[in-house]
Parts: sequence; C-alpha cells; structure tokens
Amino acid sequence: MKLSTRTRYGVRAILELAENAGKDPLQLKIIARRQDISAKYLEQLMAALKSAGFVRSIRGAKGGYVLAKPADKIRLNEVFHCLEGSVTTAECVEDENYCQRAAGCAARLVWAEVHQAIEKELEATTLQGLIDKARVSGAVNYHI
Amino acid sequence: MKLSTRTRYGVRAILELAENAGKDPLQLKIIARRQDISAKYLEQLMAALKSAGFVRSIRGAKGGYVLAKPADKIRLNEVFHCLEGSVTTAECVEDENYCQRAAGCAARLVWAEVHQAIEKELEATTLQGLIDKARVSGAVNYHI
DNA sequence: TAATATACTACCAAATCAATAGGAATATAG
DNA sequence: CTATATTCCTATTGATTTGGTAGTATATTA
Repeated sequence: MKLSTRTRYGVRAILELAENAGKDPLQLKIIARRQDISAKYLEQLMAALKSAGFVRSIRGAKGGYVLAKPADKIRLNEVFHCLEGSVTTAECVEDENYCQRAAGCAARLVWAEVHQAIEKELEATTLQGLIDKARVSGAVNYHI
Repeated sequence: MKLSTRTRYGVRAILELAENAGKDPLQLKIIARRQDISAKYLEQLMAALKSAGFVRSIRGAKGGYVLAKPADKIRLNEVFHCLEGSVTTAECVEDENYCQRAAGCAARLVWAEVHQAIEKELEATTLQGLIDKARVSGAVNYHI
C-alpha cells in the first residue's frame, strides 16, 4: 500500500506551489532542491500536473511554475489520480467484468470499502485546507 | 495504491477457509483451483498466514488447511499486515526520523490521514463480519 | 545573442513482484 | 510396508514497475 514516489514527490511539489501562491513563478530547480528530489524526475511529474490542469508553466528566464487554480479548489483525490494513475485497490472494484467471480466475491467487498475510505479522505482535503491544518499544528515548511 | 497479489490472493484464500469452517481441512490445491491462483505461489502465502497464527495445517493425505481461530476473531488489518508487509502509505508516518523535514511537512499530514482511514476500515472488519455482509448482499461464493 | 528555463522523448538500472522448480518431510490408505 | 497424497522448504527465474538519466528542442528575458 505504500504510495509511489511519483505521488509523494508530486504532492510535495504542488504543496510548495500552493504555499508560493501570489508570488513569482517558482522554478523547478528550487522545488527540487528544497524537497530533495531529482530535478529531472520532478520534470516528469510536473508535466503530469500541468496537463491535468493543476499547474501552469512559464518558460524561459525568470520562468517557473505556478498553481493554475486557487489552492482551495484543488482536491487531493484529483491530484492523486493524476499522479498515482489509479488510486483503486484492485481492478475489480471499478470493473466488474475484470473477473468472473466478482459478483460473488466477499474479498471484493474489502477492496471496495478500503477504496472508499481512501477516496473519501482525499476528497475532503484541499491543498489550502491542508496548509491551514499544518499551520495550526505548527507544521509548515519555512524556507529561511 | 493497488494491493499486491500477495494480499489479494491471501485474503481470498483465508476467506475460503473461513467459509469452510467446521468442515474437513481444505486442500491448498482446491483453494488454488477455486480462486484461480498458482498453487505453488499460494503455498508461500499460506506459509505466511500459518506462521502468523491465522491458519493451521494438516499434513499428509486428507490433509489441508483450517482456520486456527474463529472467523470473528480475525481482523483484516492483522491479515493485511501479515501479507502486505506494511500497510503504511509512507515511511515517515511511522518513523519521524526517516526524513528531516518530517516535523514541518504538510504532505506528511496527508499520508498519515490516509493511513488512518485505511487502518480504521480494516480494523473494523473481521472475516466473519465480511462473510455475513456478503451473504446479506447475496454475494457469497457458492461452489456447486 | 547569451543565458536561463521549461518541453519532449528515449533510454537504463535497480528493485520488487509474481511465479516456478524440485525435492524433503509427514501422514494416510490399503 | 508401500504407494500415494499432501504440506514444507529454499532457491531461482522472469516480468514488471519504479526511479532516475541523458540529450535535444523550444521559449523568454535581458
């Protein structure tokens, strides 16, 4: 059940952008350094976030990335979907025809319930909500 | 977030045993056939389930596997732990020292919340509870 | 035009996962 | 006692995924 680095890095990166909202574009290089992520690898993740419409890029000198929408309009389940591919626990949860036993499968109930639990949690969280929550518990990244 | 086949197969197998409770030992070969799982692979999973104390094995002809405790005493989070290794979403959730940024990381809040959501769901479900639930919704495996 | 960024595409290495192989040990049946 | 049925153990292999590199093209600023 461990999340892939794709998702972990990607969420960390977009959180940097959320915290940077309103300021100048944030360069990939800077995010990579702050979060200790391979810049080249992060490039791919940003591409995914971009084509899903979460971030906007500015090319050339003084360029970088910014959020494409307000941080309180970006829900984590969307971000996860974009990065993780599928957040589902097993194929048969979404595709009943994946397995003939699906209809009569007690196990499938588990996969479905776990899936829902995750989805519900992620859907209830926006980037902004997360930042606020972190701030309250005194846990926000300050880059001095 | 897809569950490994280890977990999926393992849970399906132990559910077969739960449904077989009170009857003669169920042979690995039979479980493998019913669930369409490689018998040799399932052997390894049963070994794990056995050493974790969930199932008991009977060797020799007419042997097989049976549940080692009542199905309503086996919680899914335990079974998952045994099969999945760690059900955690990211290392830093359980080990704060895993990453220096942990204390000030908004992302870590997400991993933790998702982790809790999963754990809570699994902890609330026993094998028996699952079977009952499946029966109510008319979704139980009948092997004619 | 020089410097700075992102964009795109292909490739590679290591790790993990899923499965296979081959026998050894143990119990039952006849 | 022998043949058969079954679990037990350990090693190996094959496939897939993951995480990361490399190099070049394109856009922007100054």
